[in-house]
This record gives sequence, structure tokens and C-alpha cells, in this order.
Amino acid sequence: MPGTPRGKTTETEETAAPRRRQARGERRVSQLLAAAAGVFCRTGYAAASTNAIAREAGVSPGTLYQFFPNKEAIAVELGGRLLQRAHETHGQAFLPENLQRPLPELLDAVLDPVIAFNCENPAFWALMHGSGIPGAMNQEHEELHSGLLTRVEGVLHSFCPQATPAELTHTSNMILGIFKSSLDLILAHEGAERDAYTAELKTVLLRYLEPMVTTTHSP
Amino acid sequence: MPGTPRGKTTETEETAAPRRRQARGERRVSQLLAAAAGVFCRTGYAAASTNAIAREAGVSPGTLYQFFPNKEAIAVELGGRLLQRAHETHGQAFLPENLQRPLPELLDAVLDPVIAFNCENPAFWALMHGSGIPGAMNQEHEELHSGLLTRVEGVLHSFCPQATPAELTHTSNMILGIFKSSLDLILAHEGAERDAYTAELKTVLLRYLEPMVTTTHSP
Amino acid sequence: MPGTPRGKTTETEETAAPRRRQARGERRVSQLLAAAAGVFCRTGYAAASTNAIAREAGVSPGTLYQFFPNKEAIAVELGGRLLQRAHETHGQAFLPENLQRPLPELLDAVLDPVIAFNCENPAFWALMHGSGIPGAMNQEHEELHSGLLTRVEGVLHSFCPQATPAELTHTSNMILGIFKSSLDLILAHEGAERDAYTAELKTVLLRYLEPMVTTTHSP
Amino acid sequence: MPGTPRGKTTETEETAAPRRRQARGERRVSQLLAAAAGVFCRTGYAAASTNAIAREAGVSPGTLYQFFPNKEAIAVELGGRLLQRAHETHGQAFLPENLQRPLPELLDAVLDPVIAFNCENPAFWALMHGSGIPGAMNQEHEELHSGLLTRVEGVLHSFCPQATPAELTHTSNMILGIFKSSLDLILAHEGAERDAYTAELKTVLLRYLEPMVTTTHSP
DNA sequence: GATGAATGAGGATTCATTCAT
DNA sequence: TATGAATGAATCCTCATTCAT
Repeated sequence: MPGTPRGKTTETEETAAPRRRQARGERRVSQLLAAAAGVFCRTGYAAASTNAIAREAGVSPGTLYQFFPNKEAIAVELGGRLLQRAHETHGQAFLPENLQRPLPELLDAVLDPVIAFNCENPAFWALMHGSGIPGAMNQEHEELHSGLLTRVEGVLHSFCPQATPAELTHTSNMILGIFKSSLDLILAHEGAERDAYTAELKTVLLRYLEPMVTTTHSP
Repeated sequence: MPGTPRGKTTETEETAAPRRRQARGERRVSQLLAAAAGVFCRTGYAAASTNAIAREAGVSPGTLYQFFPNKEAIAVELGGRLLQRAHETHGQAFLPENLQRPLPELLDAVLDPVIAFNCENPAFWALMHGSGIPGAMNQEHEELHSGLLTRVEGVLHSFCPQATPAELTHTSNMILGIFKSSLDLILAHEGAERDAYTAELKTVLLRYLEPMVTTTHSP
Repeated sequence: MPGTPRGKTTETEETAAPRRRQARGERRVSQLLAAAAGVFCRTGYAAASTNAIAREAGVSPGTLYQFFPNKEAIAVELGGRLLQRAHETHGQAFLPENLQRPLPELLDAVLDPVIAFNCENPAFWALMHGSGIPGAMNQEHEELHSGLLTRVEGVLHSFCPQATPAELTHTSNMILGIFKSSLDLILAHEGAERDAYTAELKTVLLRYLEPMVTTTHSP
Repeated sequence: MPGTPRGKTTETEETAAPRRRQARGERRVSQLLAAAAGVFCRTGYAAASTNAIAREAGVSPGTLYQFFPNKEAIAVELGGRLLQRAHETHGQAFLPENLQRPLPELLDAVLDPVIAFNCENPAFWALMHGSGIPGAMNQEHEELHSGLLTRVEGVLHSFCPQATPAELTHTSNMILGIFKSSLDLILAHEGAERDAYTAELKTVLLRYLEPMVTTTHSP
């Protein structure tokens, strides 16, 4: 609910107010988020200015601040919405039945939708890159990253029950790193090149992970 | 050749102590680059301010601009020097005799010094991350990256003579991406953790590349 | 007469429930003034934002501006109402019979209710401080101040009939100044400390005024 | 030393740098402080904007921030300089021999120079008023106020050795309050009116304090 | 060469006020 | 009436770069 950051609208007396107003506001929020997505993609999160976002959205700076208390809030909301859309669109990739399949199929089942989503929503990717200073992610990126990490660890654990937590963390971090750098390449290319890099990514992960999981999941 | 120090220094007038001048200038440049390295490491390239670099170097902003025309030039020169130092220090890793060894040994021979170098010179790493905007590297990063890429392609070619140029590029880009993201993890940890990530990196690359090269290099 | 609510309300059309309208409007005004009082107390007049007042009142900024044309009008109306309430509550302190009593009793009779009123209505005090710029009171403060001044001059005149108008003005201004600065101290403390400062105020005024009035009012 | 807020000028090698540069900077600082004094007087401290100060000084905002890290620093430096000037100009008013004189003479000896100073330097007064929110002085005002308070308490103690600390504090606070509000009146008027208010101030204080000190200091 | 002052556009953010619904 | 979105100038402050000395 980003539209009312100032809270306290006690809503006490005289009618509960129709939600027509919300409509315009919600449209503005979407507009602003779309503009932010564009600016984030073009300049990266760190270099994106709130004024540029407002300009791109065709509104005044003040309007932006009526809906978001600061720049990070925009990123948080945008990230949240993208994540939600990802779940809605490709969430079934992570269903238990998918996770039980042999590794090559699993990689296809998981990576294809995720890559597709990122290609359709490049802003998501811009958000994940953060400030470029390795040690200095902001909270939003931190959360996103550790969320993904946890998820990967979970899947990995089901594949390698014998692995220690430390090993799981190491491997998951590697997987995530490989995925991210490959996604850079995938997004930087188009058509056949893009497909080639997608295939390479799968090859890398397959060869990396196969020796760890053969006995368990390969029928 | 840092900065274009105003064409006036024709070396003809004031022959009293030209060597001195040059020496002092060179000292200043080193001073500034060392300061820049520190600032880049701490804050990243994008957030580093020229004033901060000058301050860290103990000189005035004006002095900095007497040796470098702008911020990027500092990065370019620093990157170049680090690269040169890398060559001097660990260049023998790329000697032909090294490149003929079997893959596991090759990975050790190449990665260990490179990783060591990056641990000792974290500024190099900060430079390679650049602005965090995937598609928008500046000239310096572009050069650095394509230089590395060419080199990797060269080594790879000697391993897989049958690969097409496109395949070489794809694989090299993947290798570089894997290396970069792993280096993130390596630099972000210390001691045993760092070693663990180093080992993982080698594992990933070994498994990725082995199927491509076995016939050629395995004796 | 708060706000100039758009001349359209000619009281001729819509005779259905004009009383209702007025009642609701009056409630809104009171609501807004109460909110303004709170905000003025917490942040001072200058730093109080109309949005904050509206929020505190639980209405939208637009609603606020339907009743008050601008920020100052809120202060004016609030000051007026507080003044009126002061009269209603403690007005008998200024009755002729009170003013005839000897000075110590008069001071008690006048100051005690005024202090009590200010302790109960700290917003009044916030309004009297205004912007903190000595020479630049706005209209509201000017009116408040000169109203008080006139009243003090009146009382003083009955005590010192021989004083020239200039002397009366000087002394009244001094009295008001002493009162205001003492009230600062009184409001800034509580309990015994507050009583102590109240006593000091009376002492100061008594000693200051006694020599001017002894012959007239001491029986 | 407001000219080098960024510190760290290690000043190591190659000559200790002539101080000619400082001269221009020092001039700018004075210029800025003069401008600040003007703006503070006109609008009060709280409402004074750094841009307005820079504009009044005829420089760009950036220049202001080369010498002062923020608005408060300007006030602190200005207050400090004014205080110092006050000491240099009228410091002898507080010499022990002065403080031993009978009360009427003491009041003259202390108040006349202080009033004169404030008339000549109205910015000092603007600084003492602070934000207008009684409870919310910033550190600078707090320090100034408590410094004055301590001093008044000291003098008072020599006059009324039998007074308890609490009484001393109460009385000193009253004195300070009376002085401040009177100074408002004094500064708001000119010529004969100003003198009249000065005389009133002395009268008030004399009558207030005389009963406390007669036995000790009146010969 | 070196200094440090100077610039000015741009950054995020606020707020009194107006407007369409 | 009431709403809340919209405005835009103003706030403080930063920074890459230039200039006079």
C-alpha cells in the first residue's frame, strides 16, 4: 500500500469515502513504477535520480513523494511487485513435483521461466545489481538476495541430503553467482546469441551439480 | 601518459632539472593512483569523488586535474597499471609451457596467481565492477574486459582447436563471468571460507571445461 | 468567520438543512483548530505544516483550505478563540472591583488565572512566540500583542493616573515582556519549580510597580 | 578555523605553502558571516536559508559549503566571533573591581556595554532567539544561554552569598529573561525611546535585586 | 606545478497551496 | 463538501570541474 505513506487517515466520521480516488493514485503509482523501471534499467539503481523518474513519469517531483517516501521505497515496491508477478507467472516452476525431476529437467523447469521473466522485466535485474559496491547492498537487495539464496539452498538440500550446511551455502552462492553473471550475458544479447548463453548456463550448472546429485535423483 | 599536462612542457626551456620535474610528477601520479585505489575500494568507482581522492592523496583538487583530465582517466590509468603489475607479477602463469599442462594444473597455475593478485589489489576488482549498469561500462572497463576476454579466448583456443570462434567467445564469456562472480565471493570472505570458494571456482570451471578439452590435453 | 468558504453559500438555495451544514462545518473548524493547537505546541508556529495539521485533524489538506485560506488564518482564528475562552474563563479577573485592590492582591488576581490559562492552553503561548523574529510579527501576533498591551495600559492608567501616555506605554511593554519571559520559565517547569517562577514573576512586578502606585492604591 | 572543514591536509612534502590563499578564504569567511548576520537579522535564524546567505554574500552555494559544513556551523562561528568581539570590546565591564561596586553602578557598568554591543551587532540577538520553540534550542543557543546563566549566577552569588543554589538559578533565569525581553524593546526602538527602555530595564532589575543585596554591597 | 577558492547544475526532499473529481 | 492527487519552487547540500594566484 504505497499510496498512503503518511498514514493516520483515521477514517472516522462521514462515510467511508469511495475508492475512486485510489484509482487515480494507483494509476500514478504504476506509472511511477514503470518510469522507475525504465530509469533503473538505463542508469542503474544507484545513479537513478528521483527527479529523473518523476520526469519520465511526466509528473512533478512532489507527486512522486506523495506516493513514495524516498528513492529506496520505489525500489522496494518495484522489486516486490516484480517478485509477485514472477510468482504468479512462473511460480509453478517451483512446485514440489518439479523439484523431484532429474537435474536436467529441473534446470530447464526452473531456469527457463526465470530467464524469460528477466528478459521481460529487465528492471528486476537492474535492482539486483544494486550499488556496484560488493559489500554495500542496501536492505532491499540484501533481502532479495538472501531470499533467493535460501530458496536455492532448499532445493539443493533435497538433492544432496548428505551435504553440510556450509557446503550447501557455498554451492548455493556459486550457483547464484553463476546464474547472475550468465543472466548478464543473456540480457546483453538477443536471439540466437541469447539462446546460446542460456544453453551455456545450463551446461555449466549441469556439469557442476551432476556429480553431487547423481545417486539421488537420476533414475 | 597520464592527463595531458598542458602542451607547454616542450622539454627545451628550463633544462636545469627536467628529470627532477618528471620524477616529482611521477610521484604525484603514483600518490594519486594509490589514493584512488583506496577510495575506489571503499566506496566503489561510481561513488568515489575526485575531491575525496585528492584529499586522500593529500593534494588539492586542482593538482589532481593537472595530471588527469577527469575521473575516468584516473580509473583508466589505475587499471592499466594494475594490469601491468599483474603481468609482471604473475605473467609467467600464461607462459606456453604452463598452458600445455592438463586442465586441473592449468586452472591452479592460472587462477591461483590471479586470485592472489586480486586479493592483494582489491582496487582492480572495484574497477572491474564499474558502475553496476550491465550495459553501460565506460571505455576503461570495456577495454579491461575485452583484454581479458581475448586472452581467455586465446588459451581456450589452444585447448579446443576445433571450436568455432562463436563458441570460443561464448565459453570465454561464461568463464569470465563465473570467475568474476566467484571472485566476489572469494574477496568477501577470509581464511577457510575464502579457500572453499576458491576450490568451488576451480571445480566449476574444471567440470565445465573438462568435456571440451579431455581428448586434447589429457595425456 | 473562518476561511471565506466561497461566496456561493447564499443561504437561499438548499434550505433543506442549512443548520446541519453549519454545524458540521463548525465541527470541522474546531477539529482543525484543535489539531493546529497540538501541532503548534509541538513544533512551533513556523515549523508547523498545514499538511501536518490536516493529518492530525484526520482530514485532507483540501478540506483544511476549505475553511482557512492559509496557514496564518488558522493561527488568527485559533488565537481569537483562545482569547475568547480566556475572557470567558478568567475575565472576571479584570472586573473593576478587582482592579481597585492593592497591588499584591491585584497581581495575584490577574496573574494567577492568566498563568493557569496558559498552562492549560500552551498553544496560546506557541502563538505568541510567533516566528522568533523580533521585528517581524505577522498580523495575528501583532493584534494579540497590541490587544494585551492596550489592556495592560488601561489597568496601569488606573493605578498611575499621573503617568504620561509614553510612560504608560513603556511600562506596559516592560510588564508584558517580563510576563512573557517569565511565562517561558513557568511553562518550562513543573510543580514546585513552576510555583517558584510564578512567585518570582510576582516579586519582580511588585517591586517594579510598587513605587509607581503606592500613594494611589495603598489605603 | 572554519576554512578547512574537510581536514586531513597532511602538509607533508614540498614547502609549507604560503598563507596568501588563506587570505582570500578568510575574506570570504568574513563576507559570508556578514551576509549571514544580515540574513539572520532580517529573517531569524530558523528561516534563514543557506542559499540566501550565499546570495547575499554574492557567491554560489558551493562556495559557502567550502567554508561551512552546514547552516548551524555558520551560526556557531558567527556567534563565537561576536562573543569574542564582545569580550574584547566590553570585557572590562566584568572585571572584579566592577563587580564590587554598589548595585546601581554595577547595572550601569554591565548593562550599558552589553546593550551597546547588541545595538551594534543585532545579529547576536537574532542568534540568541533561536527557533522560537521554547523547548527546542539547538546546541549553539543552549551553550550561549547556559554560559550567560552561569556568569549571572556567579555575579549574583557574590551579591547574595546566603542564597541557595536553587534561588540563584531562579533569580538568574529571571534576570536573563527580563534582560532579553527588554533588549527586544530596546532594539526595536531608537533614540529617546531606546534610552527610555534602557532606563526601564535598569529600574526593573534594580528594584528586583536591591532587596536581596542591600546589606552586602550598599555602603 | 600547486593551491584552494569558485562554480553551478544537480541530488533528495518538503510544503503551502490548488484542482479535478 | 471532502478528498487526495498535483504542483513547483524552495530547502540543504554535493561534486566534477575550472580559475586566479
